[in-house]
Amino acid sequence: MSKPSLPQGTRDFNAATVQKRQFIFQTIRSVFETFGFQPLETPAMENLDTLMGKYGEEGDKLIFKILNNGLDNPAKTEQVEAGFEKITQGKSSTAITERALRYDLTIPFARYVAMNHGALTFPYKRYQIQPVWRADRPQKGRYREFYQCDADIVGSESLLNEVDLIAIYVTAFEKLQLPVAIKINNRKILMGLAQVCGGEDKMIDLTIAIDKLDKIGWEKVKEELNNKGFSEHQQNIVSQYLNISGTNDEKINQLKTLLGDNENGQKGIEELIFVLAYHEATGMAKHLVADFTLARGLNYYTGLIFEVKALDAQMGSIGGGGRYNDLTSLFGVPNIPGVGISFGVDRIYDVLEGKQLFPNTIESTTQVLFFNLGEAEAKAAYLQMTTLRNKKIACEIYPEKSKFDKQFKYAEKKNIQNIVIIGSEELAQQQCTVKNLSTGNQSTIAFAELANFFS
RNA sequence: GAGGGCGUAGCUCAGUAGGUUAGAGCGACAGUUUGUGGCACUGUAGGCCGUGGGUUCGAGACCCAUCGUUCUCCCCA
Repeated sequence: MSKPSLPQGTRDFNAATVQKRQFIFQTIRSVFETFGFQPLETPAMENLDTLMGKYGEEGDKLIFKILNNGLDNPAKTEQVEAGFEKITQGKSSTAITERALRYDLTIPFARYVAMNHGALTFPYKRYQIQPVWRADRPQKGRYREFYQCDADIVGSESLLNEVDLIAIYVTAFEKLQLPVAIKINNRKILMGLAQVCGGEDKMIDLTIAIDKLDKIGWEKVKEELNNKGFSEHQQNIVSQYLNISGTNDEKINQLKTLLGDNENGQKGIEELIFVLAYHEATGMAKHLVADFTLARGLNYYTGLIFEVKALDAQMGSIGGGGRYNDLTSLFGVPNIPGVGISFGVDRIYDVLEGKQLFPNTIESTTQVLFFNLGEAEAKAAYLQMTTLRNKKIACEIYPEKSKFDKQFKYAEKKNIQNIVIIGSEELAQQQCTVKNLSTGNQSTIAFAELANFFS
């Protein structure tokens, strides 16, 4: 064993970082609770078959699998070797691994709802703030262990839920003082486009190509469409679709014309208009951007979809979500529609830190340091400190009798504002010397008055 | 899965075209200063130059491999 190290893509968080992260968590949690959501926690690990096949082929590869215990049991050698054979062929085997780390919060939530739907009150509104793990290759804004903060509503088809979730985004990011754009689209609009040009079986090919527009440009998208068998006429429609621009209203009008009387398309547009109109009234619409190129990878989305982008920041999306009609049917319980959103705390942290938007009040620390100047002195100091602690004043005593120099430096490094000196003279007088380190002001306070002095 | 950058002291990095004993700043520790910090000065500790192989009289430097890290693409929060 040489130098200690961390697994790839994981991090330690020091005091300052934890406090800033807590600030984000608390902000989001309080918004969730204000909107009537209740907490849920699920285990770090799930059965592998709960997770497999839910995130697409790519997603399956990124699930962290947990090696079974007892593989060295001689009675199981044959099964284990057969299982290992399957693994080397890229399949999974319960003989080798039957559990895996949580990949997101939505699927465990769906599993929970499927298991407990008899006991839940619908519409069920839950929030969940927990880490998830992905065996992705780490890079900027991408980690192997990161937190998600999810809010979902299941058991209601009302668009009022979508309206509410958008309001959560707006409220939370305003409290974090982070300027964002919330992009909205509707899977039904994408479905409508697919039907208008080429049939719905090509919807996935189409959305993947569209999603790449701002990265690879129209020429390459056209090339990809060509390869997937879209005709010149169909490519023309896609081109018009992607060229839609202007204000939200202008975009919607252009889209209406383009999709004509396609049923899915019109329904999708209606839903979008409903949500936008609602937030015209709340004043939150200024953060909303209709973006018909927004696709979102996860296939379970069926209605409105959202993605949050921090303005003026080199960072992927910091939140996303959408409506899914029937997620729990994956676990044998059909007909529970839902809609949810997620916040990516680690990316939000990176953006806030990069733009220096954290308030400087959030780093809390010890308020008072008692100097240690000897056995009897320390004992007296300890009693005074206990009194202050009972008044909820954060304080500590330097554990060793040391030179002033050292104790002062300790206070400085921990950014402790006040020191209390109780030496032999003070002890005899039943008083102490209190010094404020930032102003340099010093005063003599009787023991009995000390608590009042700080409160 | 594909492709780049970088690994030298606790940290940030120098180290010229291969050439004696491996360098700086910051930090740590000690002293100047045994009841008043931040400053200053002085001193001390701390390095298998990521690892393994190769080229060479000679490698921190060049070549190969490997591990780690970081960034980009894919995909995502």
